[in-house]
Amino acid sequence: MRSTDLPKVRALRLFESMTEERFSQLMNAAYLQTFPAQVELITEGQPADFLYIVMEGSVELFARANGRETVMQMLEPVSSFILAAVLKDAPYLMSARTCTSSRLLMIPSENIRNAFQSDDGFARAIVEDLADTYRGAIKEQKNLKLRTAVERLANRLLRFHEENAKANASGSNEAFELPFGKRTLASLLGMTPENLSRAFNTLKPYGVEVKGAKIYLTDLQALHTLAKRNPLIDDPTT
Amino acid sequence: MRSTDLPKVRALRLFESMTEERFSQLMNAAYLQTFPAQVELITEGQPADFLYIVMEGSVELFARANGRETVMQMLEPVSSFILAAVLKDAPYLMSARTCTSSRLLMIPSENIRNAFQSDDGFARAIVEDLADTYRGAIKEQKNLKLRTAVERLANRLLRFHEENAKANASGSNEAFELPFGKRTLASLLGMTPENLSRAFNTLKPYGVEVKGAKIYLTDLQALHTLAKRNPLIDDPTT
DNA sequence: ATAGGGGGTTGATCTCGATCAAGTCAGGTA
DNA sequence: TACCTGACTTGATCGAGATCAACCCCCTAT
Repeated sequence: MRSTDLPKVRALRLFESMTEERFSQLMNAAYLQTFPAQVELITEGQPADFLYIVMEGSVELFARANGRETVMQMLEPVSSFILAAVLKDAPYLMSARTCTSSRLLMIPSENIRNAFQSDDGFARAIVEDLADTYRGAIKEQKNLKLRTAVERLANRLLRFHEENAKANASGSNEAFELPFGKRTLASLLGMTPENLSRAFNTLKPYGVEVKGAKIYLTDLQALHTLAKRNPLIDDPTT
Repeated sequence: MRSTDLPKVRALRLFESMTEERFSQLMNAAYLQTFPAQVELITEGQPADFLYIVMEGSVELFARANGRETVMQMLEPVSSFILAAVLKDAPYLMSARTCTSSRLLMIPSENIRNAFQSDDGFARAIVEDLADTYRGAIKEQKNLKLRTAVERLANRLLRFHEENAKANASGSNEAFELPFGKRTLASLLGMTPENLSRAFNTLKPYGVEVKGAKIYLTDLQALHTLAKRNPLIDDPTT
């Protein structure tokens, strides 16, 4: 493991309360591995063997049924995934694949469960984490059931825009680049690629200009009016 | 509180590991209240003042946005709701109303959070609970994104059927009664009442007979074939 | 008995989004 | 340079589900 990796993992809310000793025990049991793009890391239905942490690159959680497939969530460094399955020692509900070449930390489930049993602070940190991801899932459900496809896109664009503005605090917050392909975005938003394309056209009168993966929002006012932003759906911190 | 209530609460996985002393502390701080039908208990956006437990009756979790409203979950005795908001001391993401006259136990958030901080076993029980509800939310998201309205109905009917068969272990598992109105069912399944009506008609050739709230499933084989049941969506225990 | 109302159904129409089929464009490779 | 290939777009059509309106049925209250 690189010297710069450890502190990044340590800084995750999940691990920050852990004693140095227990943390290094966990890390000793863990594997750090680099995967090329488009590798299926886990498949839904399989037993949860590892807790994964994205160190570099990006990972897509998706689900299959009925011959269909849908993107459930996109993950960027540094974040963990499929914690719930690991804790319950239950089968994964989602599959995961790398989008780009990615470096992943894999911690054996059993070590996580042991730490959960013996480390009270860790157990509480897990509660925080699960409560957040649960609330995230509820927000996503509201997003799906209460909004049209165009509204979902508008809100997602505003979110990208804010994340981008936060990243380059002083920089030009005029334009931003989509963090992943439009096929993926479409699936994440619960629509087809064709429909996403048309949704972008629908948003043109609201100041949304698309140049490849670059997005320009030239009339935030108008876009906000259409999007009807709602902190109980869109605010990731609420 | 009635003498029969306490053991029922105690038996919830959430509380069973708690010491007798701490449990009665919690219960002393709690309120038991009876509400008539159709009372809005909590409203999304409000601070989480209480953890609720349905002792009798039935409660509907729903969400509003964009002038729309959708049912998120139906709750029966004995189950708790909005635990995540209470723990995070965050605003409720969903509203709740009684469907029928209901008896509810209300435990002040602060007491829950205190118990969470001081009782390690409780913290672990919370993890179990949150992991389950999180996985439930993911399953529901898959249900919504990967299935058509008719498929969702078919699977829900099969679930009702099984729950009914389990309830009267030896009884006639021929027919069952819908546990709530069709408007509610429609919203829960993410469709309009009109559309639910038509979905029932679509299922007629698959042995689904509707007589008011009574449902007869006369060809489980066929219904299963259409429903394409998937434990990673439909099995509440997985 | 009767009037009113809520829940449910049915029919007609409309809209959104899916599907199918070409076509465009950019990047990578021989 | 020419050519592939994959990602995206555009157009035409189709289908699922929403909406609007009328109606029915049962239950209750007067």
